[in-house]
Amino acid sequence: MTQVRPMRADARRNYERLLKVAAEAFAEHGENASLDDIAKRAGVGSGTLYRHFPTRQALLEAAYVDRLEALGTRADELAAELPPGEALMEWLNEVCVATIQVRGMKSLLGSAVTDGSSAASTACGTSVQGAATRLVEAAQAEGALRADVEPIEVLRLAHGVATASELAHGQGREIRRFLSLLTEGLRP
Amino acid sequence: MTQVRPMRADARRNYERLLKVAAEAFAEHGENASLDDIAKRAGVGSGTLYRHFPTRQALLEAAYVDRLEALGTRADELAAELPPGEALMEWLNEVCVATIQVRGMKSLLGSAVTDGSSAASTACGTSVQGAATRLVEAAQAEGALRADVEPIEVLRLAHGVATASELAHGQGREIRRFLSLLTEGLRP
DNA sequence: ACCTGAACACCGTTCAAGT
DNA sequence: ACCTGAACACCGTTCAAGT
Repeated sequence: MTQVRPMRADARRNYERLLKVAAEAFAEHGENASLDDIAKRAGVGSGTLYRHFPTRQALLEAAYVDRLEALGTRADELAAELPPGEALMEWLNEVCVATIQVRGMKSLLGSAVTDGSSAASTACGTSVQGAATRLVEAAQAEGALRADVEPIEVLRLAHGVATASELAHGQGREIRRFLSLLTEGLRP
Repeated sequence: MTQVRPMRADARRNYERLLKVAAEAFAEHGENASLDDIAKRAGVGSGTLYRHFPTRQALLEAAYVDRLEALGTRADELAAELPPGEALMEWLNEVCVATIQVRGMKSLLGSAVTDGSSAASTACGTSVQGAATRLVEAAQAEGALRADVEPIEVLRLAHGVATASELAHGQGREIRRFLSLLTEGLRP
């Protein structure tokens, strides 16, 4: 639908080189890596980058689609292996780890759960949201999770936990602890 | 100590104009407001801005010191009015509201609770951290809060709650709900 | 149909010249 | 002692010219 006719050979080559270089650049310099630099390193004119990826967000999404989809399939693996409550918590842990350790991922996951954001309705966004919904509803059905929270709220809170953990500069060492505080609560 | 001799009259005038304009600009355009524009609007050369505030963070801090200190004194007011557990939660709510509603405040409060950050050890940072410590320890002494969390962790989690709430675009309408989820936990 | 890269606009930062 | 603003470097974005 989006791609009726195949790309011209040189266009496809450029597209793929850009994705590869972009993933490296985002990993190295974070979400604000220089676009001009990415184009140069990929050996293409800056106009070509804009032709393929009109916005920074579009490039970021394209560079990390497979990682986000991996999170989606990972959810189903965990659901098959563990009881619903544990599967959810383990998955949220992996989401948080990815948020912190994969540079550039934070803004992408953030906008995937942002109300009204463009990324929330892309393939990326729906994949993650769908996974969360399956895990949350299963946990609720088992009585392992309170019934009055919505899947997207759980994702947003997990994003908050990742943010909180980031402030401690511990490479994610606090994530499990913070997630369990969220699960068990701060009350004695 | 930092300011042995008083500023020259014109320097002081510029300093104050810059602060006033910067607070407006940050409120209007967020933490990334153009510095050049701030200097222009204050009617000073860009060099003057850099003389007074060597980094964006320094300007941000200076523009919001009083707001941060207000949060500190607010903590003591609440401690005098409410039982320890409630005082803490009410204060965290106000901190989260400020984080979301006062543009530019998020990055400042964030760096105030970031391990190893410069802002963590400024007057701003210590004021907020001190307030949190007083409230958290009082709540723990009363048994209203679990004993195995540190004040700075509570601040970081509150920052996470504010972030999560921001993703819902509700102007902070979810803050109380998210804070209570943190307090009571996600378990049924 | 797609690519290139010069051109433009904008921003941060420095520093020589000025008072 | 402090200020000014031109100058430089860097980045994002567009678009006319090229294949």
